[in-house]
Amino acid sequence: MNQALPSLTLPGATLEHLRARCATCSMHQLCLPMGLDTADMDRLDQIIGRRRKIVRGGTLFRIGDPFGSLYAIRLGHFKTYQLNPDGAEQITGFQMAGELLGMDAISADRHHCNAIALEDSEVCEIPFASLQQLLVDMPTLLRHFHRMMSQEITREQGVMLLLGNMQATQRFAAFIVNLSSRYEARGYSPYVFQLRMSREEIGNYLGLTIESISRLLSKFKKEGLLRVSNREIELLNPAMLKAITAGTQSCD
Amino acid sequence: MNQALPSLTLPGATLEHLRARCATCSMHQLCLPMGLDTADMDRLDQIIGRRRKIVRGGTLFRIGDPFGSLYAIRLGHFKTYQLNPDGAEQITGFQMAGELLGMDAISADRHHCNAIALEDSEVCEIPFASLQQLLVDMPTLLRHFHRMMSQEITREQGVMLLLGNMQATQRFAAFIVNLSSRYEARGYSPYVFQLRMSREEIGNYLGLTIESISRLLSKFKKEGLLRVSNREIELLNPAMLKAITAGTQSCD
DNA sequence: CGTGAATTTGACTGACATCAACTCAGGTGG
DNA sequence: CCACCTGAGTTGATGTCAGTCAAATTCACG
Repeated sequence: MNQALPSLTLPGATLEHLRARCATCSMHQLCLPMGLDTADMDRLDQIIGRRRKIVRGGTLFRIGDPFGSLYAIRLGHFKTYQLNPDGAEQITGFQMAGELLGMDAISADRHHCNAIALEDSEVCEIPFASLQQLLVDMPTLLRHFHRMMSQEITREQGVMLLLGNMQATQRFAAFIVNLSSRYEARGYSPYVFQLRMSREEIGNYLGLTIESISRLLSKFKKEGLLRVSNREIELLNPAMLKAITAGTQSCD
Repeated sequence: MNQALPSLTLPGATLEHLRARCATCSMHQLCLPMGLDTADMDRLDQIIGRRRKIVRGGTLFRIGDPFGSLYAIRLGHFKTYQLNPDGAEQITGFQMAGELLGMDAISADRHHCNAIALEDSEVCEIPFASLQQLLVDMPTLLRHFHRMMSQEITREQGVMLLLGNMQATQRFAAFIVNLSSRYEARGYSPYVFQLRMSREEIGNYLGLTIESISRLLSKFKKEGLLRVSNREIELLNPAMLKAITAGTQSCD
């Protein structure tokens, strides 16, 4: 039930699958529709455009940029954010290797959010025109693409639930648990990982202030739920964190 | 700039287009991809499944229901909501005639939210398997379908901005302005309309309590921004409401 | 090291929630 | 026709969670 912030990880996509094509640009979810044969995979690889490196703090795309491509993250982390008319940011998501960026731009041929690299990162450009061509020929890929867009809708609904319904403690626990499960799905430790984003970015995303995030980290540390060392955190009591996320445990 | 809660209205879709096919089941956006010829339109009409009437308070689909069809609203209004593990609802959207329901279910072949009619309503069932078939043959429709899914992603990002960043007054103004523009796009008065949802549902959607909504209505009434009579409201100063939505006006 | 940025911690404040009492609209039955 | 009932909505008093402000501390990096 901790679907609050589902990742884009595919049901059924195993690490073996991921790693099998890891050497090529296919190390992203778009290339992992189950049931694609090797020939299809190769066709898919062929339309992948150039790779692009983005330095920490660099921009992948900006609000208003004309939409030409989707981007599959090969390496690194990104944040996407909206701008209030008054200029305030609202971070709408943190994306990691294997996830797809830019799907919100299809509707109006312009990007609707800014995408910034949280660390030195690398993406594959997937020209949308070529992709559409391919979708027509490959029903399996088409279905898969629809699943990915749908999953993004579901993810955002989870964030709405979080922002509309949860208390600060619950939001923060949900955030940690979500990151944990996404790292686990990628073959990294679900218990020890680096926060790639600042306290401020976490707070912005969760609708809280930087001070609140700091206090929550201290609180979880004091209660033995987390070990915190700068941006590295360790989940000492994942079960309790999940219970807090689910709202079944009030955490004092 | 009041894109806070964009509707699914198509850029370029005119009322003439809407009304031209209004007699058939095509009175929904899926059938309005610009550039479809009549033969294509007819093919599209043919795959539309049965119409379904849903009484006020009735259920269109529930979390966990197997996914078979998308639903185009012909008549009436719906709400969709998520459930917290602890049982609390979070309304994720209000949908009106011409909008499409169920896109979040594509990812996992199960619905991820509940959809309830706010009044006696009518939908067209669009079997997803048939639609997929058609998408392969009709690239224009395919592109259009992608735009619609993308627009839903964008809409939800707008709600995240609202829930994460805005004050109560600004949220509520954004809500009113959004409804207004959606009614306008449908050919109804953007100034006078009925709220189809209760104060409680508005509050739930905006992350506020029923009392706060009541107070905001009173406040806007006192300031001459709205006329309120039960569930009917009139926008007396749309410009100011938009300014409040944009955060450029603090509204005292 | 030294400097500025990021983070932490504490004291205070405020916006919205909660609790409670009241009003009103609409429906029902005598 | 009206008295009553019920649920939705309004209004006021009070409480609280998280925001704001300010100062101390730690970290990152030249």
